This record gives sequence, structure tokens and C-alpha cells, in this order.
Amino acid sequence: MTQRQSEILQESIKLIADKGIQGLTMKNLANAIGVTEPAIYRHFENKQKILLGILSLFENNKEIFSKFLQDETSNPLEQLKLLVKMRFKYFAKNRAIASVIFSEELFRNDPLLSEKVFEIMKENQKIFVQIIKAGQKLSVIKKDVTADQLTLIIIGAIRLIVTKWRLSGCSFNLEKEGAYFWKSIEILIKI
Amino acid sequence: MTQRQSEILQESIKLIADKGIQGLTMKNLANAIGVTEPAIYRHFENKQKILLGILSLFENNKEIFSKFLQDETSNPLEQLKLLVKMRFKYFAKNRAIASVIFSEELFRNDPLLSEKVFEIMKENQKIFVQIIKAGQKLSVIKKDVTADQLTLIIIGAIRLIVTKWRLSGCSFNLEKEGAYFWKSIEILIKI
DNA sequence: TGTAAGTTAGTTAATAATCACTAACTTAAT
DNA sequence: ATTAAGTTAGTGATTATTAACTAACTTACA
Repeated sequence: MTQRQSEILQESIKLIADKGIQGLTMKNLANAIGVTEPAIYRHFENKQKILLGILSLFENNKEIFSKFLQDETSNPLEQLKLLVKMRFKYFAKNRAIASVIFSEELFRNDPLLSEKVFEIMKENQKIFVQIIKAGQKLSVIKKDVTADQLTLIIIGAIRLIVTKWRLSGCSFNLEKEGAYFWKSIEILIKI
Repeated sequence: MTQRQSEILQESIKLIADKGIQGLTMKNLANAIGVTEPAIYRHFENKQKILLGILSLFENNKEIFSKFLQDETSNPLEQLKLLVKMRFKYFAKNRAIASVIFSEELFRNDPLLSEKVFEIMKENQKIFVQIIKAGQKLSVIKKDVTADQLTLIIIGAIRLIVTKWRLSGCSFNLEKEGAYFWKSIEILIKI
């Protein structure tokens, strides 16, 4: 990954954050960087590759999550809290990623992209399920609802909060709202 | 609303359900109906008006929901169950509506459309909050989490389930999955 | 009742804009 | 001298939309 390539990805992300995914055109991108459109093709084969590049940035982030998964000393409930917190923090810092990751509809006609989004979604789920299962085993999380269902509920809520935040023009403090949500979910799921 | 207008809306919905929102082009629409593109402009001023028409179809549905809200004889928990069930049933029957209603990203550059989506979202929320608050007053729903937060959790999960269903090519039984979800949420929220 | 005027719903053909992308040329640095 | 990274100038495809016209039907009136 060269300097220019990462610059292109960063500028793409900015454009998406600003004007939505429709705002990411080769023309806009070229203008934002300060070169002409064909120059971009020296660094990325096509537009799809740029989008895949953005998704990869998100994918790499998963390593960070799996780190503290290894740390088995801490309580699963604490791990889960941290995970939820990190998610909100990440989206607050990377608005554009949410635009990309949550607009599966746009990738419907592009199997490669939609598959990647689906993969990231699944990978993300796995981490939640793993922690929740551990919590259930240690009897700190309710067992009368499956880990899959609890994961679904938590991820669904996170997505909705982030979506609302974006639609509102980022008018409220996402991390604060996230912390508030955690309080609620903790009450519901802990034993 | 003339015969032709409603035909255009129905065909638009079919197109969206089939090929996603990107599949709804004036060309595709005209072909599907069996007329030329300009003919459509005899019935709708522009494409935006068609999309607004689709959203209105969804909006009208809210009347059905408010009906059983009046029925104060039944338990709020039962009302909520029915509401959730109806939502899944509706989306199962009207795939395209979900595509439209859940792709806020596409309407970002169109204030009129995004406002309408936002309105529908809010109106929808209201019904949930109302029922949950009633349930909390009657002590059948937990009070240590606000009605707003519970609503967020439920709607977030519904959206995620429906999105997954669509992405999977409607490969599983949505209503069944919805019923399964209700069981989980009931366990979590009832006193 | 017959006709003039207007409406409805369609056609063909074209327009202006935008899109991702490319061929061929230039420049600057190693 | 080669190559990486830029340029100019364009392509072809697709987009929503409009202009100009027409056949068929409806309505109002002499």
C-alpha cells in the first residue's frame, strides 16, 4: 500500500462521510486529491478496488477486537461492555465506514463487494457470540436467551443508533448514546 | 390515484424487490409496464414522486397498527407481540418496502425523500413507545429500562433480521424467525 | 344530432448530464 | 534510458427528462 493509495482511500472515506456513498465519484475523488481522474487509475485498477480497499481497512480493525478476547482474566460482561464501547468509538471516528458497511443495498449488484460486507458482518458477529457464550458459561449473562439472539439484539441496536446518528447529521454524541445503550442492555442481560 | 398510477407503483415495487433500488430506472419501469418511458411522465411528475408514492403506501399502513392500539382490553405485552408479528408479516409480504425504507443512504441527497423516511421511522417508533409505556404502567414490562431504549432495541433487531433476510435472498422464513425473536425479547423485558 | 374544442395517454426522437474508464502523450526522477 | 505518475482529450454507456406530435375519447354547444 503506497502513500498515494492510502491517500486515495482516506479521501474516498471523507467524500462518503460528507456526501454519502453517491458522493464517491471518480471526478469528486480526483478533485479532492488534486489530480485528474486517470491519475487515480494508476493506483487502483477500478472503483470497485477502492471500495474493497475501504472495506479492508475495516476488516483489519477486527484484529484489535480479538486482542482483548484472548485476555481471559477479565469478566465477559466487562469484555462485552468494552466491545460495545469500542464499536461506538470506532464509528464516531469513522463515519464513512458506517455509510459503507450499512449500505448493503448498494452492493447488491456487485457480488464481490456484497460478499465482503457479508463476511465482515459475520466475523463481527462471531466475536459477540463468543463473549456472550463465555458469559453464559460463567453465569454472568442470562442463559434463557441464546447467545445468537442476544448478539442479534445488540448488533441491531448498535446499527440503528449509528444510522440515526448519521441521518441526524451527527447531531448528538454517539459515544454517550452508546454508553447509555450499554446500561440498558446490561440490565436486561446480566444475571 | 388512477389505475395506471397504482400500476406504476406496484411495478416499481416489484422491480426494487427483484433488482434492488438501483434496478428502478425509468427504462426498466417502462419495459415492465409495457409502455415507453415518456408515458410514465403522464402519470408521475418525476421519479422522486414515484418513490414518494411508494413511501406513502407504507405510511397508510400505520392506520392498521393504530387500530388495535385503541383496543385497551388486551394486555400491552400481547399488543406488543401482535405489533412485532405484524411488522414481520408485512415485510415478508412486501420485500420491496423494506428495500426502500431501509436504504436511507440512497436518499441522503434528496431532502424530501429522506425527511419522509425519517418521519415514517418516527411515527413507527411512537406506536412502540406508547405500548411499552402502557405495559410499564401496568407492571407487565420492566421499568428499569426506559420505553425509548426498549423500542430502540426491538426496532433495531427487527431491522437487522429483515436486512439479513433480504441479503440472504429471502432464504429463510422471516415470520418464523420473527416469532423466535419475540420469544427472546419477551423473556428479556417482561416482569 | 353533428361538430368544434379539449383532454388523456401514448409515441418517436432528442437532450443534457453524469458515469466509469482508456489511449496516447508528457514529465520528472532514478 | 527506463519507469512511475501525471496530463489531455476522449469514449461509450446510462441516466432522468423534455419536445413535438398523434390517435382516441369526451364534453359543450348550435
